[in-house]
Amino acid sequence: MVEIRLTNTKTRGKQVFQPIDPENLRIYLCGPTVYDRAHLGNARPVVVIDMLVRLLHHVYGADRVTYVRNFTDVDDKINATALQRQKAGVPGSLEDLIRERTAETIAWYHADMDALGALRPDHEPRATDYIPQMIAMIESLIDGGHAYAKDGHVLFRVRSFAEYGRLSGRSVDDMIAGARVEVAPFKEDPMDFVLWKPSDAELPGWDSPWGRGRPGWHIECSAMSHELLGDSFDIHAGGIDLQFPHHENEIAQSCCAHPHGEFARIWLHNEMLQVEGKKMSKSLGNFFTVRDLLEKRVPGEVIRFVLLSTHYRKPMDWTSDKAQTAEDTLWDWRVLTKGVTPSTPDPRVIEALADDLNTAGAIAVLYSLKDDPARLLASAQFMGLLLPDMGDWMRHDLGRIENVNFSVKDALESLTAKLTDLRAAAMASKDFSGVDALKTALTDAGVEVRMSKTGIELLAGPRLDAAALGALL
RNA sequence: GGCGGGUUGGCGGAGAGGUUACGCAGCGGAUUGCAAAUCCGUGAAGACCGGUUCGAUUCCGGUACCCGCCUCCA
Repeated sequence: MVEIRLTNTKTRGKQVFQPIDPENLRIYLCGPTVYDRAHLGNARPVVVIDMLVRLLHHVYGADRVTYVRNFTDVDDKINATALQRQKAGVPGSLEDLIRERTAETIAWYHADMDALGALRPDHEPRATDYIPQMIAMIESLIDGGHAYAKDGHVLFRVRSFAEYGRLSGRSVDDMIAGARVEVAPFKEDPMDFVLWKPSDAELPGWDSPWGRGRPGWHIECSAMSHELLGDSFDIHAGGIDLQFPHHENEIAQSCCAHPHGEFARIWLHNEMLQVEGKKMSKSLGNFFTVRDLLEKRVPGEVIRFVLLSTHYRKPMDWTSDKAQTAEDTLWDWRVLTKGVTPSTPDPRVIEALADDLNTAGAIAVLYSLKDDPARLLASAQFMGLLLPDMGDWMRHDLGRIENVNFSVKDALESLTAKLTDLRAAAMASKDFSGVDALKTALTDAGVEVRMSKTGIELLAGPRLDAAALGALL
């Protein structure tokens, strides 16, 4: 059996992955807060964990892996949108309206992640479907002395959990000294965090022992992972920015509510994504969603390739140059493997992936398989690349041409004939200027020109320019 | 201030204490009317300063610079 090694944030080192139960592997990924389209940074953990899940499927069997990724559908921005709609006259309670709003964004999320070739998780729980479980967990925390109710709020008593700060390497005292914590009159200690907070009439709320209110951030993941995966599960993943406070607080809640479990055994954190060397932010103008890229005709497969070309524990820089190189590579591979039946994945690819998800190393192996297209195809497909239903982008440019009322196939045939005639004439006259002009124009239009003694071949490239090609007819 | 990540050849980006990463680009050759594609060959690296070692880009310590988190942002 393939030995999988993973870097565990909790122990700060790479370790051999030992399932708690090889018959039932359990993995939880912190999913999106569904207030809007997913940005590119949201896609990184999804693609990384998709790669891990595919590997686990291969090693242990797909039916022995349970993959959970939640939707957090309680959030101030969602609430604001719901309230706005209600005030605009849309019928229904605020709870109904946030449900409608998040149903929209969840559908977008699915479409976008599907485009990246990410497998759907086995469970995609929505926070608002687990309010009773959250309330029950909060009650048990109060009973155990780990939480207290005050003024309609319920807070987690950080000092009651000696391990608090261990995951992120912080101490409670240091953090208070850092003085960036919210001080509120209802807190016993500045580091205590909210489990439940009251809602007024303009906020969605659910009945609870502490009055009508809504859950704080963090508790939803503890409640849902427990409900679906139990006291202990194998892997918990997410972006490194969630390490503190989100994951630290999850650990505190879950371990105090279920002291006999170990919660998550391995914590996987991916590093952040940057754009052209800078943090992606709206103020810098380099913020974009996955959908923005797809609409700019950057294929989902290309996005996936770029995301996998940097190791997940390193900062990843998205550049348009990388996207273009990736597109060229995938184009070549798709041409090379056209009509080929996949054989079996190269063991070196699996070995690289098993070594702490070395996706960049695995891609390097793919490059070495040019002479064995069947194995290249199988290996790439193992990584969620070169799959049949992700290849539509190769026809995007052809589609554009069809809009210009001719088919690319006919156009290239007729231009091949034209170029052949021109060359034959030039061979006789020794004046090649006409041939060169057409050849240059074709190249500029994104067509690969192959001339040999046996004939001329024109091949559409990844960046075929429809209008330019049409002008040559 | 606290915590964490990064720094590899022109660019991107891995592994390994000593033997070619790899890709793109470049250069030389074959081929071509000239190119392209293809094939063959090839130069080029590990921020800085110390330490351990027979030997470090790889381990340890420090410095510099960049980035992130500590603000419901993956």
